[in-house]
Amino acid sequence: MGSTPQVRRKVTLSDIAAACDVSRATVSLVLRGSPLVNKNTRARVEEELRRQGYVYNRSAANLRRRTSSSIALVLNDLANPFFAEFAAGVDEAVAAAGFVTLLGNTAESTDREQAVLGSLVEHGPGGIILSPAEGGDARKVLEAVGEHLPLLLFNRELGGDMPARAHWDTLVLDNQRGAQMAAEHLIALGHKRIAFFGGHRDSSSCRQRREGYRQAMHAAGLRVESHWMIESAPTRLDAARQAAALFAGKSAPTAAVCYNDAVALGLMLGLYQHGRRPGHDFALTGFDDIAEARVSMPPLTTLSTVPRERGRQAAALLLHRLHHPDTPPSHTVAPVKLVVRDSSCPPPAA
Amino acid sequence: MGSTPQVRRKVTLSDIAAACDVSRATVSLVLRGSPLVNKNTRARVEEELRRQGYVYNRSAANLRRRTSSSIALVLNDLANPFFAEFAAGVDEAVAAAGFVTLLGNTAESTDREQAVLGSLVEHGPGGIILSPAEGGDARKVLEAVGEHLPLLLFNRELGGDMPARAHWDTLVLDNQRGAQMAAEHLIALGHKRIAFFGGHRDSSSCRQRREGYRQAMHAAGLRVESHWMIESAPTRLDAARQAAALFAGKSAPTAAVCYNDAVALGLMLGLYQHGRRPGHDFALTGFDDIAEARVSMPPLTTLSTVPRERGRQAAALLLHRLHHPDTPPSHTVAPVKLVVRDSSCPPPAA
DNA sequence: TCCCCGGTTTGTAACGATCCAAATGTAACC
DNA sequence: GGTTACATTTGGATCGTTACAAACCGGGGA
Repeated sequence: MGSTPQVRRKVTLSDIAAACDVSRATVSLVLRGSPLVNKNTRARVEEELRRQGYVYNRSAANLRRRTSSSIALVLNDLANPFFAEFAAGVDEAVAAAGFVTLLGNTAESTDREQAVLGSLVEHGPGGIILSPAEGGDARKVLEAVGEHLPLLLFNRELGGDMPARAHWDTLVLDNQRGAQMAAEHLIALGHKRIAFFGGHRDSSSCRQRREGYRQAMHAAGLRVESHWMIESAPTRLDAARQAAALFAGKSAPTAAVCYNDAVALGLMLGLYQHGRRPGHDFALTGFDDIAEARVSMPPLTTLSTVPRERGRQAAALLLHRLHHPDTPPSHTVAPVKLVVRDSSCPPPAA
Repeated sequence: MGSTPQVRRKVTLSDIAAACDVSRATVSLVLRGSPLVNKNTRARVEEELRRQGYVYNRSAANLRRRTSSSIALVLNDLANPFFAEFAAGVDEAVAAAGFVTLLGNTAESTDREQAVLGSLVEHGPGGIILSPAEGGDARKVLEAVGEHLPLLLFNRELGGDMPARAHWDTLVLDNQRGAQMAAEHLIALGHKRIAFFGGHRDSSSCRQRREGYRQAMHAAGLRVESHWMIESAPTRLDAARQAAALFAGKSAPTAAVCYNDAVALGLMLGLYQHGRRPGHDFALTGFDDIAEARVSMPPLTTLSTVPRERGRQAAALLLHRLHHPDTPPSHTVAPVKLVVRDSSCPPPAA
């Protein structure tokens, strides 16, 4: 009745086999639910498994079967709510497929990215989902990952010059179209002088969003003043600091398309600090629709990317690749949706 | 010069040994940087390792050495910024120790917790860091984890009746002291009628925070009206919904100690919706110091828990346990720090 | 009686690494 | 020259599991 102490050594399949007086092969068949084993034997073995508190050693099985039961998830900034949601989505889908997630956070450092990839690959994941650190080099990533391990790139392109045949899949947001929609929305409200605020000049997502903004402005026959393009780190703090720059020159803008939500929230704070009231005398939009966008003051008009769903999608794409290693690389662009809230108001004088 | 194609099969230590005309054992020694091998042999082998693009198979090594190179991290809500930061801290320390992180998100479901633990344990982690789902049962957790796998419980106690000898370590925040500090701060500002707002009645952290609040009130000789204790889900949305309840009866409070930051931010929103201005005619405090607390309107007075540092600490505690399996369980209470910002103002009539 | 058959079971050799005791080669010593 | 000491190298056996081909077994048909 009492549980067997089993002080140190782990219980293995051999222990069970010995106790039931059957071969290891039979126990293995039971574990995998094979229809070959006799009903009685199965019952006897299963009872013994419970009794001894056996736990399956999947690494050993993977070694023998030359399979994998994990996928690696490498993120440039796990602490960012956008990626945290994304990770939750990945894990959800990965777990549902019977895999486990190996996590690695690079904190936006390409050195750590190299190290993390190297370390994770040694654990034999079936594939890798990577949101690259800024300024990474395609060649180095490929070197760490190898030519044959399925790789899904999320969110960013890889920098550096491309190797001859890039074998990876990609999943990116429709940055350009999204920023374009935001700008069109502000234009429709009557704004004429619209800034593009925040983000790093050379990040690929920022470039794409700027481009979308430009297209919308151009299509509406509106001019873009160079001092309406304001760079900042993609953080609230730096964004708040840069707010003043908007009103430095003459012909100050009445609205801004912000690089992302963090920047937009920072800008809001900066506006308040300069005595302006976002959503009343200045309109702005974000990008990402993080949880706080809904409850900021005022609630933020933004582009919803549904990061959790993107995580599920990324996992699905990678799992698909695991089963079809030889189909040509796929490149998915996930649509984004404009969510209108109170931060985008008409221009004051309109 | 060109890289060897190596179309399918992975390169193993045997391949290298064959190519260098040495034994597998020697290659193994090289890989582990043993001082036994001759300088020339080492160079020859290392060159070949590079040439063939060898990657170490850590699972195989772990099998043979009966070691582990991973730790499992199981969280009740990865999408919550608090836990995302925590996870980043864990991963940082875990990676620095040469381990990888196996991630599992339970989304606050005890069923998924069981499944996730079961699945992760099969991959042979060296230990587990678990932030339990609400309403979990100690017995079931122990059943999934086993009696001998190092386990560190973070943030919450386990429900259900305790097994005879609980072998796990714990790391919790000083919830009681924190809430007490918040209440004392409000009292010092001159508030007499202070509510405790939000959180689930029966969650252990909420109980502890309520207790801290009570102690402070009692120590100051202040009464606690029962309708000042308002329950809510620990989310912004539900908190905003419950805001009205504060002013339902007579003797409405002039301040509130909130269960956590999410609840506090929700309450702020609710206050605005009822025409009140938090930080001017109503004071409130949060708990956690999430990133947005600093930039809310007004910036939130709260208790800083430094979740990333807690993550590092959790990893350190678990790694310590790995090296000292037989020392008695440790129970760590992490201090919290009051961060005063603008949301805590004096009472209006004072 | 013998043979064949489906339903079960099993022995043995892997998977890719490490451990360990023993073997090798070389230089140094008496 | 023979012995010892030291530096290197190596052949298995092994970790816990699975694949595979072969063996077993009881019964039905010839």
